Amino acid sequence: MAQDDRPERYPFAEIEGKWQRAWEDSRQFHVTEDPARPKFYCLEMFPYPSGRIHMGHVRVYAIGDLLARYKWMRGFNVLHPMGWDAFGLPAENAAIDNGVHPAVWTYENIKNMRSQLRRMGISYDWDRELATCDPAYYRWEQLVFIRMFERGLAYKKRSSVNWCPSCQTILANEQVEAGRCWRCDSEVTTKEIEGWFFKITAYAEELLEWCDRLPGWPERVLTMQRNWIGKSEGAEFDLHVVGRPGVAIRIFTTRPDTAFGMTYAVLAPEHPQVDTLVTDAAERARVEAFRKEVARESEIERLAADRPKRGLRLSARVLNPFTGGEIPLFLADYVLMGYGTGAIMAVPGEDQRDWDFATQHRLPIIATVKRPEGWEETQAYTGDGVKINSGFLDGLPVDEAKRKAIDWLVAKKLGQSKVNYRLRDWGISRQRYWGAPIPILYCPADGMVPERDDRLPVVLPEDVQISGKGGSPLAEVAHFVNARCPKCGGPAKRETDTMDTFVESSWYFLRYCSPRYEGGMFEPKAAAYWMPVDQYIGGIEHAVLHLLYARFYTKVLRDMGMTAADEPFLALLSQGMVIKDGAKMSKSKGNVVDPDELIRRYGADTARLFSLFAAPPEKDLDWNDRGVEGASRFLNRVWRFVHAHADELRAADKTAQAGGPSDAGRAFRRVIHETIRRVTDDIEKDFHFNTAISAVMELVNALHDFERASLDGMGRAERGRLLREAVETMILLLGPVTPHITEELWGVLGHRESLFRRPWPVADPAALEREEVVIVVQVDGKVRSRVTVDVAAGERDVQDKALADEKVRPWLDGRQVAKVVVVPGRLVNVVTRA
RNA sequence: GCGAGAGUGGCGGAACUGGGAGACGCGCUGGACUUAGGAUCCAGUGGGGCAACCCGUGGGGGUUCAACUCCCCCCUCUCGCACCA
Repeated sequence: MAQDDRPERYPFAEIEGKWQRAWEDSRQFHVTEDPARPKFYCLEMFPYPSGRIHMGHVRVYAIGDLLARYKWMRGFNVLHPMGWDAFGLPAENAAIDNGVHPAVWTYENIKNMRSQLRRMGISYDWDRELATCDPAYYRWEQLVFIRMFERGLAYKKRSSVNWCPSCQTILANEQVEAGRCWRCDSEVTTKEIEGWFFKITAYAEELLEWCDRLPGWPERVLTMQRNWIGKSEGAEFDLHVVGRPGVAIRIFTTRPDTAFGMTYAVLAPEHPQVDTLVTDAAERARVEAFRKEVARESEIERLAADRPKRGLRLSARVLNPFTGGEIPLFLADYVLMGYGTGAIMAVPGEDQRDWDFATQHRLPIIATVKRPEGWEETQAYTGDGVKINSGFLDGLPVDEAKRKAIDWLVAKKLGQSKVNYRLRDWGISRQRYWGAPIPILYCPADGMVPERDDRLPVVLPEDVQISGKGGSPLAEVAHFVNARCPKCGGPAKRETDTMDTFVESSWYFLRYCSPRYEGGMFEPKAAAYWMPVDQYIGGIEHAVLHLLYARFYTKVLRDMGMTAADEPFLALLSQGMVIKDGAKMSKSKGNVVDPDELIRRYGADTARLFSLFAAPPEKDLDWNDRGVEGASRFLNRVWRFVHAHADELRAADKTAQAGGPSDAGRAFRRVIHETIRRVTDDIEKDFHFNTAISAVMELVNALHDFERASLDGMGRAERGRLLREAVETMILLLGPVTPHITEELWGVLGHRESLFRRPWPVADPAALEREEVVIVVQVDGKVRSRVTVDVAAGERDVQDKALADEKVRPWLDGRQVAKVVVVPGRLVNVVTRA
């Protein structure tokens, strides 16, 4: 393959290097707070320094840079920073595999990726670059951890957690996908272990409420967050155990109205009350056997839908307080200890799971809602209706019955209304090395004590053996573990777990506001100026991970009085994946396109142009090598045109012309200004950069047509002026997409100042005006002709002209005109009848 | 199962608020320039008839002068959640 000596490619390598240096040398995109100008904080999710950028990075950073440069041209003071999400497991795995220290590996990767990003020519303020593994960064996270600890927002507990056997660490609920580790795809098990948690559940209601106040977010992301938080409203109440005064089981239900249909009750197998309910040795043995059987199921098996529900009937019975009747009590695997109270009332008539279980175990089913006409009792009825078989609730609709049932429970002192959330506290302990140390010590005298503020950061020691054998590697580092108690000064041991790397990414956007600030996490005035992020851009895979954590963390900081921001990200753009040959790019599939190779062969501008042109940003992008050729061809065409007409363009007189403009000139100028309007709308309205680019392509096509056809009825001065206006407009509109070639061509036109210091073009309303307009003429809804009319023509005139049209008349032969619909400026539809 | 989104040429994708379906690009066909073309330029390109015309936006119904767009039913695909009481 001898592509390198292809002829007539514009010298992209040379001009891209030149402009990247020019922008950096002049620190063109360096910003400071400037209250006089409107600010725009444009942020793309920062990368993990894996070593090399991939096409997904090219896409997201091309999108971000387009917006940033566009906003610059619109007069905004644009903050556009970049940094590195630098803690994480791959660095440790590299250490295990190659014996290189995680820090060395990470900083080496950062160096490589930084130079790759530089070659893309993105308008970052590199002065603000940060890496989260820097103690100067994570010390503030440790300080906030201590503040959270003091407020009970960070706490330690022993519990059953998600455990990834391959990563040898705890995972948060959000980091388990369909029973597998989000990072390594291993099957996740459960483990009873002590770990640190952030009390995100304390913010469940607020996180949910604000989902309705983020209009700039995609609906699907908000829906995922709402579902993840999983609010459900209902009631909690007691079921008394028969023959055991004072012993009751508390259950949660969202359907208190159905309580009269309760024909049994169920406890989760691990429910702590089971031990007090079971006294007989034989039954105890049966319970143990059942629990073992349930525990043997892996997470994956538990997730498999519609598998039979296993249950064990206990000898104890409970009372339905609504009917006073005795009902049986079961242990069953379909009731989860982690939700509600771990116990339920079972209403098979109105709950499908209970219906399935009741059918399998031949338990009675009572309908408490009137079924619709023709309903067959083959499944539970969960719809609306009027209460039946329900004592004092009979005749009420479901909603009212719910309320009345709760009132009754409250009056009888049996229970009350209750809201439950599916969201669990965020488990942040990681039994790994390459993360921020948790700043807690264990003192024999004082117990669990946070490190003193003035001794922060607790620096991650460098001399550590990483074996990959499991257990926190920090536990092996004696000089780290053995420390002094901040309270009594006596010997104490340090916590050896590190924090989940999602903690670092929960506030990096705040640190960018004042990345070198030493007085705290961020400088309050800088954060007040820049926050919140106006446009955040990143992959959909973070819909409930990073994006939920960052929202939570921001609210915590707000409640500590550190920031006024309620939410970190005003608007979110979730870009789709880059796929090739129908599959996500991956080494194992062998369909990877290497950005370096692409940039070497075609240049960064072509890579960016294709990424933005091939699909709207929220959709998956189907990579296509031929499409890249097309993008490259377009830029070459632009390059050739400007150079071929350089003299004429430079000489063009920009002053007003003496004579009036020609018809052709006016028509072409309308095309220019229509393009400005379309491109601006596409960017502003819904980020449809693909159609914005196609509009510029149309302008370039029109430019070629104009160039060939002109001088018919047009003076040389008018032609030169229009060519120049068209070319300048084209360059300005294309600038944010392909900054290097446009900056270069801008210079060819004789400009000395950077393109990105020029204002974005504004469509001239006068240029958009038309004198005539083409009207489509339909007969009975089918297009039969077109007529050209004066824009000011009245409906009557338009209709007459349409009816008189020679292509229309034959269709009216032998038929009567029943009606004529005239849509001004667009269309006439002649409706006929026989 | 629940929730969200999507189905348009050979392909990626356009179509504002119900008003010309297929913009733009890729590919393909023919031509020009050429020693050559995988460079460049010109013309064409939904299907059928090769004319007048007819058909066509997953399928079926409906509303309307007019439906890719609105309503009802169904099919397929993608993503998320998944025994959450």
